[in-house]
Amino acid sequence: MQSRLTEFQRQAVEHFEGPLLVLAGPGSGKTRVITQRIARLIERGVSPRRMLALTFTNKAAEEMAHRVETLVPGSRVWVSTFHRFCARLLREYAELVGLHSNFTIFDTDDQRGLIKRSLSDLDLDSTQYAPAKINAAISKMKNDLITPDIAEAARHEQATMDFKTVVTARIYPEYQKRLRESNAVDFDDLLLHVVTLLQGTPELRSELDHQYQFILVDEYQDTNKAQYEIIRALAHDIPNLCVTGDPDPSIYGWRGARIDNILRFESDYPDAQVVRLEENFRSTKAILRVADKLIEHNVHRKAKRLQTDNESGDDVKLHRFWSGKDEAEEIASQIRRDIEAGVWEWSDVAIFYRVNWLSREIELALGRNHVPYQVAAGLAFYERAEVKDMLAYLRTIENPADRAAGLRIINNPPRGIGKSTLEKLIRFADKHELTLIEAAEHAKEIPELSAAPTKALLAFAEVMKHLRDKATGSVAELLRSVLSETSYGDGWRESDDEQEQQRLGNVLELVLSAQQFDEQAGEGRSLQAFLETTSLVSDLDLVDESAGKVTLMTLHAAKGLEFPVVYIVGFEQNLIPHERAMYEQEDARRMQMALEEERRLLFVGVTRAMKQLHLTTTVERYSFGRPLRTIRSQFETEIECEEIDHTALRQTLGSAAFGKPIPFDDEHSQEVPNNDWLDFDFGAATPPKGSGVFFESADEETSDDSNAFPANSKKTPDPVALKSKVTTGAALLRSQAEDSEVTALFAVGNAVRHPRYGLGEVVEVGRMMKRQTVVVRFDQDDRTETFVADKCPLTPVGLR
DNA sequence: AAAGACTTCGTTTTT
DNA sequence: CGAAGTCTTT
Repeated sequence: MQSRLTEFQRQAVEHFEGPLLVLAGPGSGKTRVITQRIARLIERGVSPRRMLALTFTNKAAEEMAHRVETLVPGSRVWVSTFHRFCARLLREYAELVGLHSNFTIFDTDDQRGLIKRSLSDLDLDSTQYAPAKINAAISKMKNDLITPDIAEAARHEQATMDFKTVVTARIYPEYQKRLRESNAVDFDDLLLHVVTLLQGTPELRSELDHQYQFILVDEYQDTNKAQYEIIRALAHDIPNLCVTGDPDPSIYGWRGARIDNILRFESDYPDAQVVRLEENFRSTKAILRVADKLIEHNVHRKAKRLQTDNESGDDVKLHRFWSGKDEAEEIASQIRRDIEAGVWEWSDVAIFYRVNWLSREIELALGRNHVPYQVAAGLAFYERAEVKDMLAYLRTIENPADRAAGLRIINNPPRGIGKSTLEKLIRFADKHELTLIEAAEHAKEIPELSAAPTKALLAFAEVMKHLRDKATGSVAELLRSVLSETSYGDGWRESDDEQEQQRLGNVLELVLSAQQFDEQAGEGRSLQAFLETTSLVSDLDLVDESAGKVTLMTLHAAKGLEFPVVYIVGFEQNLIPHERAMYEQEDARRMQMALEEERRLLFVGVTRAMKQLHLTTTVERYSFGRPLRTIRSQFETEIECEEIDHTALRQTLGSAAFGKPIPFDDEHSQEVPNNDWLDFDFGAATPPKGSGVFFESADEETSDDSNAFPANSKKTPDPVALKSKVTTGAALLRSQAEDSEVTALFAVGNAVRHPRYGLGEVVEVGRMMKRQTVVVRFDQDDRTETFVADKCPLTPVGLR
């Protein structure tokens, strides 16, 4: 760590009033500058109460608060995440946006449940309207400040009723109505409601603007439209606004982040001072060289150099293994060897991946090798079913209108309230505008309800009444009451089922965390505050860098952190860059943007490394339980330079590739479309929903295989059906390539992948009725099939 | 109504 | 392959 401030760092620290943009490259000492700046402001006599620092994660907020506290003990500057800040504001002014201050913050599960119920009440098919997709669409609208009113108004302008219109005009308003009925908000609402509040109440906006005279926003490139508006509103009259960020690690475009916000800061605030921090104090020259090579491929980018006076360091290592298992095992044993040799501490090492499921194999291998590790993601603590159940009880107590919570607990643990009883209850509750519990209290008045269910409902109402009476002081006490009064988890203690023991452990851990919460006590430490805290924790918050463990996390979660040794696994096409990041985009331009975001994501991973960086990849990888041949990441070519060590790659491969052909030997490698690949339809690699249809055969029922596609069927897929349903990679390629090039993709001996049959090899290329045909023999079941070259769902499996 | 067998479905990233 | 959802039995 540098000891003195550089000239540029000093400028940022010393800047006083007015707008300031700090463009901080990776490892440029940004946090240090921010915290010192805050300390300097206090020194100049600015009251900490007049300052507000906004971050994206609790972890960043805590880190910043801690460092300021170290510089200026007792200063107590308010550092908060956007969401937490908005939640606090909303509690205070809830009524202005039609809420009550005890509103609940819904999580993704609650949202999905709400959407499902909206769908069934609107008589819409949830297979056609996938709740997850709808959720994403609604979230996107909210991030872009499209309120349900605006969305609904747009309904009349649309004649067609396609997916988008239905979601916008019907589901979104219905969903929002139900949220309100539950006195609840979703994550996006926290921001959206605050924007409404600030824009709809000028006096309040002005008051807050004057209250927060110095505002600081970290990671400004990640702000979405809502956040942008909030900042504008709070820094309007008194624009003492300091934002820090860097366009290069902007990786949240998919959740509405607008990289433009930082790019246009200077035009938003014409008298803004701009400070660039470009010197990197973190990484070796070799690592930065790779980062630089990579990011310079982004077209939409202000050119910027990465420079450091640090040592050159080891080459960046590129390893290729046969399988994901080899990859995990080799990494685990390599880490173990390094630590035993005394080179590093466990906590020096981090492993990053693009998708959470990749952690599984790694975790298993680390376990086998006795490597202590912690995972920042996956099933986070507050996501566990038993923890959510407990919290649902608390939520129901705090906000009885919260129907998602009520539905979760009404028959959990089982107390004789089944599906039909529940339906009657809901109908009754809706009719009389009651909460579920109020309705249960009046069970005797519900028509068509027999004795047993009535009794069950009354008993439930009684339990909740008791619990409500206990909701006065300690949250931990209340949780214990929930456990004892509901008999939740009874029997787990005696069980020798490992899973049940674990559940018990989780419940006890929740009680413990509630106890700690109680002990921090003081004002405002209410049940409401506890619930808010649990709703707004992130996976990352539970990571402890001093735990003496190897840390596993997604590339997204890695932002803002640094580790001496970094492994990035699954460095393969369709993983990094991720296929779904791009082929779900609507047009080529969006795809290009998405690709650039994937590049920035890898850039984030690379620039986390201080001393050593390992990129690992495999020849085959399991997906949905089936092995698929991988394709080299297009980024692999992009980072090609002297600082990359390929020898590791060849060695690890040789021993692992037992009994199998080595497929990336240069003679056999083939071109995979590189930049033009944007027009490539990735639907070929991942068949669209319902595409299994083409492969259905008349004698399907004779199959003894449970798969949708009979493994033993000798039928050739019907080319007509194929044509109608799938636009394949090959077909699209063909549309812009010469016929001969298509054929080249399917030359005899080439490896191809079929969405159903898996990997195969082209054994024959021929012609049939003016059409180019390919005969492929698949590894699986020794199957041989004939396809029309430009109409088949075959993807060439190349390695370059 | 509850527990178990069977089937289908899916897998980006997160506050 | 594993989770979640549906159907079947008690």
